[in-house]
Amino acid sequence: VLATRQREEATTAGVTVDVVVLTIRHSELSVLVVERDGPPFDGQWGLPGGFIEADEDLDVAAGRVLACHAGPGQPPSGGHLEQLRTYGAPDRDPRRRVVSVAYLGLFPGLPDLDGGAAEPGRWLPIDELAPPAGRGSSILAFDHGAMVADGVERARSKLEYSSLATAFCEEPFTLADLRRVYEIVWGVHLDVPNFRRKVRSTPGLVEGLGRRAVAASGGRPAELYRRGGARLLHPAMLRPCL
Amino acid sequence: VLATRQREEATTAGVTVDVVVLTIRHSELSVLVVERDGPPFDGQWGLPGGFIEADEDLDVAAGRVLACHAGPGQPPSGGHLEQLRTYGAPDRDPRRRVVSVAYLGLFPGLPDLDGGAAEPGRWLPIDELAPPAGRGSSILAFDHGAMVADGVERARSKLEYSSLATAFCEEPFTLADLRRVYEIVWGVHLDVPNFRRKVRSTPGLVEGLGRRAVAASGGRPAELYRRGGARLLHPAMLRPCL
DNA sequence: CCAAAAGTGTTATGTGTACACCCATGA
DNA sequence: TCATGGGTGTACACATAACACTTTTGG
Repeated sequence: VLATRQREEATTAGVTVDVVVLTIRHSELSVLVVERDGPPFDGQWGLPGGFIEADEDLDVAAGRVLACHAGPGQPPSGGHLEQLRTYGAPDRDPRRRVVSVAYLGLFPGLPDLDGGAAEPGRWLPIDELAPPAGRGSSILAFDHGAMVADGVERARSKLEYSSLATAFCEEPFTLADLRRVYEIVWGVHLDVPNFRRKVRSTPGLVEGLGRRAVAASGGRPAELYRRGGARLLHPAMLRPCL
Repeated sequence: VLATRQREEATTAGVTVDVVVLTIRHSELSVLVVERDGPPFDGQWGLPGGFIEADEDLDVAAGRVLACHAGPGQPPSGGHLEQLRTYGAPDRDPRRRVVSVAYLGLFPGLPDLDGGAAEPGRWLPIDELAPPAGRGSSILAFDHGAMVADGVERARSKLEYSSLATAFCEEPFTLADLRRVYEIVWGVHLDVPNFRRKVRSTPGLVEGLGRRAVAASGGRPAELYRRGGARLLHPAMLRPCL
């Protein structure tokens, strides 16, 4: 039992960061995937990622990967990046031992990337990832399918007790925008009046701007809001049914 | 921006697992620490940990480390082990680049280890770790102080929405035992009758055995329970005040 | 009998839910 | 004017909190 500490010089592994970037586009929760052009899984889709550099902290590496694949002038406002989970199955990379630290990023709807972007990436609706027959064979390279599933699950639960939903909205936003985030991520319908009361009575979630949006297509113009200071919510936004 | 993927053979690092083992002893939440006898931080206290082996998954490595340092015949009943977070600051190990995957373990009160155990370990009350002046200089080696703080925070919040509190109790247990877990971990006082109703009305949290414990020191003997099947609670056990 | 701890009942207060209704805008 | 969507009010079900009260044991 003491063997492990005595040969501490033994094992080394490659360390990568992979980022599950989620956004809402066309009323769908989608994840950013890029086309691989390297030895393992060449040509297949996978998450943006890369090896950490020698003197780089994990969070910094995740930010670098993100800036690299989403384009430089990306964050118009908002967004969120946090560590998700670490994946280290011995055979997850066919070449050699690689441990991957997955990150979860949430951003307001970004423009299509298929066009002039340096990296060949696209937004993949998460519904197209999870066929009802479990995780038998994922569309994505490595264990990236599991990462996306864990990331979506994390996002769903964090909407409840944190102000994370606002990371999906570009400022300024209306309560309808915010409500649409909850409805799409959770896959439920929320009562409009009750949602308004709940959000406005939760301290630090949003701050009213006093202005109103221009009416889009008939209907009363909605008031505009920006993110509030709170990160954790009291009381929480509980999702119905469950 | 493409440089990272092109020199994919570049960086390697040592990968360790460190386990934050929490238990309740003498009405105190405590963490298992072991005395180091290796090059960095020799003689100081640190978390039980070790390098992963060549063909070993991360969860397996954490279980091995746990069995190694807590003794073989340890789990009398209950217990829980889950991944906590990964720490990878470039200078966290003075020798070379080491990335550590921290795990969180919760177990019923284990016996004192100071005596005949193979490893020199002890239970450190977490109150003795966090002096009011922040994390200036921790008692523990590496960034293990931050790991413990993150683990305690995780345990506190997971008590709310999961059945994790039962992992601290050895079966069979009384509702007073379970209530003491919440009170000690959260540092609050809970109303006895309301707690009973809440626990019994939460499906899958506990199952009554129909038996009663022997009265300890006066007072009516309590009914005995074991863990229920649920992992997530609906509705949640919300902690007061906050 | 008394103290101590377990378990039951009752009531006030707050939170979530459902739905009826009013307001402001475009067509 | 009507349709559409934003915003307000209200009644009901339900959960929590506080506390009085009964039950069962050891001393």
